[in-house]
Amino acid sequence: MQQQAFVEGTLPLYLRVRDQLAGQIDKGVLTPNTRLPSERILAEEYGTTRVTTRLALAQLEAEGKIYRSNRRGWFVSPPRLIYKPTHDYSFSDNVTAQGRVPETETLDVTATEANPWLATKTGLAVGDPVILLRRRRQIDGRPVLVENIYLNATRLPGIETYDFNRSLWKLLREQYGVELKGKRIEMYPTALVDPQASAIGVTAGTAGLYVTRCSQDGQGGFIEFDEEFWLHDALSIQVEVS
Amino acid sequence: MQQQAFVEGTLPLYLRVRDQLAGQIDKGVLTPNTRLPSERILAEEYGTTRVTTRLALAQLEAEGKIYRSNRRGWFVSPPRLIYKPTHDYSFSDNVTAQGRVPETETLDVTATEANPWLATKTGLAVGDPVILLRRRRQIDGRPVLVENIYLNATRLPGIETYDFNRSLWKLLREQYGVELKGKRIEMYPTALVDPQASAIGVTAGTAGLYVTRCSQDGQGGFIEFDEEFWLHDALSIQVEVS
DNA sequence: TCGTCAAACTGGTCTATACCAGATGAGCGA
DNA sequence: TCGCTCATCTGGTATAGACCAGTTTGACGA
Repeated sequence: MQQQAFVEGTLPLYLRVRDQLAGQIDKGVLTPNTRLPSERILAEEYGTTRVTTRLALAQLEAEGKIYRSNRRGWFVSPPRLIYKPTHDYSFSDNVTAQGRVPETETLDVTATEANPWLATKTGLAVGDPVILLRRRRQIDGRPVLVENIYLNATRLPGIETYDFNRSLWKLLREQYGVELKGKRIEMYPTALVDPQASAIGVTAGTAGLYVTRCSQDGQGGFIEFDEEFWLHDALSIQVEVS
Repeated sequence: MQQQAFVEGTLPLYLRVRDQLAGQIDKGVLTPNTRLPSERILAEEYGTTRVTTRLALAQLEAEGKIYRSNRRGWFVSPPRLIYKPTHDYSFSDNVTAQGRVPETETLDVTATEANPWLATKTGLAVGDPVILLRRRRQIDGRPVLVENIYLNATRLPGIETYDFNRSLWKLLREQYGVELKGKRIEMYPTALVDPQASAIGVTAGTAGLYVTRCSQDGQGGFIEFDEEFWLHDALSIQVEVS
């Protein structure tokens, strides 16, 4: 029942456990995507309880050093994907170029109309027809984001009939002759909650990054509005301006 | 000792508590910067324990809806500051323009030299002289970021003698005739750990956003490298490109 | 009136334990 | 050989209680 958190110059126990594990990851003893020992075993190794061990694991998760797979265990995070939202239209090419394996799944495609929120984001009028496309994307077999894409149905007639598991950017260019020009990007860190958390297969409250991107063609006409929900440890964003 | 987590169609208790509190925030019953009832009181209100209550609070914190002030309590988060890293050089002007009150504190100024890490980021040679400036910045009295600024000491002689509590951008322009042009920005979500966590006054592991910005003058010469550690709920980033 | 100081209160850390629900794999049967 | 079943393993949720270390506040004394 006794605890001894602040012996002179000593960190709390859960931070010492964090540092031990972090050291093993940094030194390469534990490599990306390897599983950590189970919480019960770690607790025993460090002479503590599961609750305290989970505090340490939560720290490492928040730092992006480890991630969890529902009821399967904790794993060492792979390197972050470098993502340039102002450049990259093709997720697949970007992932491949970094030596990783991409995968895209279309979850559903729905014809709907712009609600007030979407109207203010895009410049459409409330009620204008849009196609909502929901996709999940993976890197090396791990789902890292889900996205909602709102397409200007007036500008892109018949787009719902195409295959969305390939690059949307190439589809727009080849089938509609559209070159995306102006982009307005907005992003902030937040937790993933349902339904996005379930779609990615993580527990509600997992740290994430919310990114929206509004794209127009050369004439300033609205083409697509993209809403992305990323796992927070999966990406590093780069922007260059001159 | 009995629990009843998954009564048909029912969320786990800690998520129900989260939703209750979130509802009060969204409806405006709880307004920005007001304190929530203490954990012990919330636990009693919802007929549960502190541990479970803290799970609910941690969820809301991860979503950016509430924040904690060390041993003072939990508070409703104010709106995020809109931050345009490609535009804004002046934190103060930006904060003021959004109706908030900025404050900047210089923590310390050190003459040092470029280490290998900094050299690769800036293009300097290892050993080149730099001035390291550490600052803390607040919005409405709440510290929201600390930053390490590495200044090219060769390019900006005597810069360590100026007052750094004002806009660095204005200082560079007025005293050195420097107009920042090229910028390379990199950012990713991660946890704040010591020493940054202590400097902001939050517990280690609090969610944050790490932002670096490398600025050059019109001729491509390195001017400053800025490393910012933000609280994750304090900002929303916007980037526009054409 | 005003400053001081201790009690009360807050979150921070930790133990010990229990049961639930999904993932996994070994072994059995067709 | 190939499924299928079920025990076992994993993390997920939850209770009950304890002590620690800053913050706040209010009573008291100068």
